[in-house]
Amino acid sequence: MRLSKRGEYGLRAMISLAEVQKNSPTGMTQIREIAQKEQIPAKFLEQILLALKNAGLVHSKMGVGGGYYLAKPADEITLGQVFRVLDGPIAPIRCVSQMAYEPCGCPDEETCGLRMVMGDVRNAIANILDRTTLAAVVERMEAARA
Amino acid sequence: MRLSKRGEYGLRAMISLAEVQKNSPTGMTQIREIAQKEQIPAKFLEQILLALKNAGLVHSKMGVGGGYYLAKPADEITLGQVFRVLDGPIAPIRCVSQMAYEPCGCPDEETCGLRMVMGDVRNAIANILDRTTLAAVVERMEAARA
DNA sequence: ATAAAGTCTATAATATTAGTATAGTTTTAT
DNA sequence: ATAAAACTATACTAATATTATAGACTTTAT
Repeated sequence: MRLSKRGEYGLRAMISLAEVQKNSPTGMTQIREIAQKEQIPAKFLEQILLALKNAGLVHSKMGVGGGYYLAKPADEITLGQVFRVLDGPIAPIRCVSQMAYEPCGCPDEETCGLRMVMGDVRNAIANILDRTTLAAVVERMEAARA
Repeated sequence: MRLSKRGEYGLRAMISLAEVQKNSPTGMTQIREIAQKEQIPAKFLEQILLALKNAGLVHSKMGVGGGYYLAKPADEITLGQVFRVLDGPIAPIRCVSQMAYEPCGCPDEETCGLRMVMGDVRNAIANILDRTTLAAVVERMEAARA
């Protein structure tokens, strides 16, 4: 049940951008700054941010003084959105996926025990990731620091 | 967040063995029977059952009329136990794992937002897998069939 | 014009997954 | 004795995913 590095780095970067949105007027940061702060290989982070950009979760500005910034207020972006862009469906098996359903091997899906339990797992994970916004994460971090 | 085929097959096989435990006097089944019923490559399943045997979750009997059977009553084996044998720790990132903790990249674990959320995710998954027994799964399947 | 910054594509290196194949050994009911 | 069944071990492959790295290109502030 692992989160890939791609997913981990992407989530860290987005949380970082949410902090910047809260604390700086432009809300803009360069790849290198994020890479350094979060200890992420810069070129790898570049690909990840590009994917997030193509998914419409961040915007960017080219050229001198450019950088990345969140496409929306941090309280309108959920971890689930970020996760799905980078790591695909949340469901442990495809036959319980909401976003990418595929039939699995069971003779009868309705009475498949594994499917029922994995459906519960999917919902439990989705309930957390889809209801937690970047803003909420930042708040929680600040609370922990206090 | 995917369950590997190894994990999927192993869980299916264990649920299958739990059904047999409930419905047959010996509770014993051969690899081939399970493989056929659950559509699992037999040689792959052999490896998986061996791993479960070495972990003490199933016992086996050699020779004619032999086979595999659960090492304990189905209500004393949880999906979490099976999962961990086959797919390793439940935690999405190692720094929130109970069974296989390792530090991650965060400068301060106590105030790392990602870590907090992934801790919640880990607990949500573990709460389901560690509290659901094979017997409970079988009951649920029977209820769905009725 | 230049340098800072993102864009895009390709490729490499490594690891994991999902098996398949081989080749036996051991146990046990009949 | 024989056949059925599990046990052990290895190792090989093929595909896929992961984790990057490299380099050429484009945009923009100054």
